Amino acid sequence: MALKHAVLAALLTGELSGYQLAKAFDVGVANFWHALPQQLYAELTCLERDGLISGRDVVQDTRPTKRLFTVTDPGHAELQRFTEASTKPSFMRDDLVVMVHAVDGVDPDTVIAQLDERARFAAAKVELFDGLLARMRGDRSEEAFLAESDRIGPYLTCLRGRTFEKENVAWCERTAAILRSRSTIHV
Amino acid sequence: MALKHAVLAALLTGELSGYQLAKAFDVGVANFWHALPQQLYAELTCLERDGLISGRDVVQDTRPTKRLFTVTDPGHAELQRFTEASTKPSFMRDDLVVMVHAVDGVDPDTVIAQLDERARFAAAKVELFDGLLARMRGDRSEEAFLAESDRIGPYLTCLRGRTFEKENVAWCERTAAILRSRSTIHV
DNA sequence: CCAGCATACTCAAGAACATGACTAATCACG
DNA sequence: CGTGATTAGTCATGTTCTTGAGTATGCTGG
Repeated sequence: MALKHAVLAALLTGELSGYQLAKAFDVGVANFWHALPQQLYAELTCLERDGLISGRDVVQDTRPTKRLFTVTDPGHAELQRFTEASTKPSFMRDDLVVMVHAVDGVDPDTVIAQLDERARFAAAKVELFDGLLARMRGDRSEEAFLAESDRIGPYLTCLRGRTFEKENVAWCERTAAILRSRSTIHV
Repeated sequence: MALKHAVLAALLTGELSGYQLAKAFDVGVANFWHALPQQLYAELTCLERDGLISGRDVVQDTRPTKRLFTVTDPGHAELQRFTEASTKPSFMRDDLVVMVHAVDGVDPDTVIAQLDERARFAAAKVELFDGLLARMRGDRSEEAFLAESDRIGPYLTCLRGRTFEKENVAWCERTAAILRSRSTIHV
């Protein structure tokens, strides 16, 4: 149900093709939702069938023909209805957290290795988000941008993603440190 | 695939019934995974069939007979295998974030109301986590507990959950404040 | 005394999500 | 000159998760 609205929200930025959307929803820039291309193409088909978006074919001489989508008026209304509905609280669903929960029953070194890897990955995402944020606000300060711009949604969600990944790095590093100090003492 | 391991990890704490697990995996204490009772009962059936857990019936005079489960040796081995496998990075999947992403296309007041509600909810979860953490470490300091105890997995995952909800509160409040100041200026 | 909540669990069905394989053209690199 | 990456998408299958309903007992508040 929510991928639908995630796609509509993404299309507010402007006309996009399924392929461009797929890139945006893939690892990295998925600062507010994640989905694979197959799901997106299927969702776009449904959304167009329901009249919430409209697509137009763009023939390119050097690339395959693509289909660009824009949100229609019924689409905007649907988004409004969506924001009025009650949200279900989001939950953490992360393999790594399950591993840490089980750390007392398995080899801690394995978990430490996973934590190190995740810390690196999360740090890379922080960098990525920093870059995205800088590009969005341009030469303006964050305050100025957030006060003036008429498209701040993506910036705000990107901020949330950046903090999330920063906290991920901090937690992974601290947890790994704790596990390391325990294994040296206990041996 | 991961619910399986989440259940195994949860059972490391001790013998639990499906119903107790369901409580733990429900809203609130789901500090490392979330699942509904139906899924859990189904998963427990599979896990027992595969020999990863073993259950025993406990007849109660005042309550219905319940079935308590413990992790078997093959279950422990499966958990070890799980921690050795590579994790897929976790993504945010949150209706509220989608709403904020779409905020430029809908009525901001609706989104502000959602942010306020979520901030309250997240604050309540922070309280809950604080309580859980205090109960786990007892009269010891956090440092002492993490250095000495032989069951720290749940504490570590709880710490992650607490930070996550704290950041949720901060982000919701800041985002709502930004949206509020914009609507007063623009009108 | 009975309505409602807590314990303890089951069944069925559908929506959402993931996995893997496939087409087909262009461009850049060595 | 051909190998691999990029653009642009489709099809099929399977797993996982959610929704909704249903069973049965006992304890607790008004």
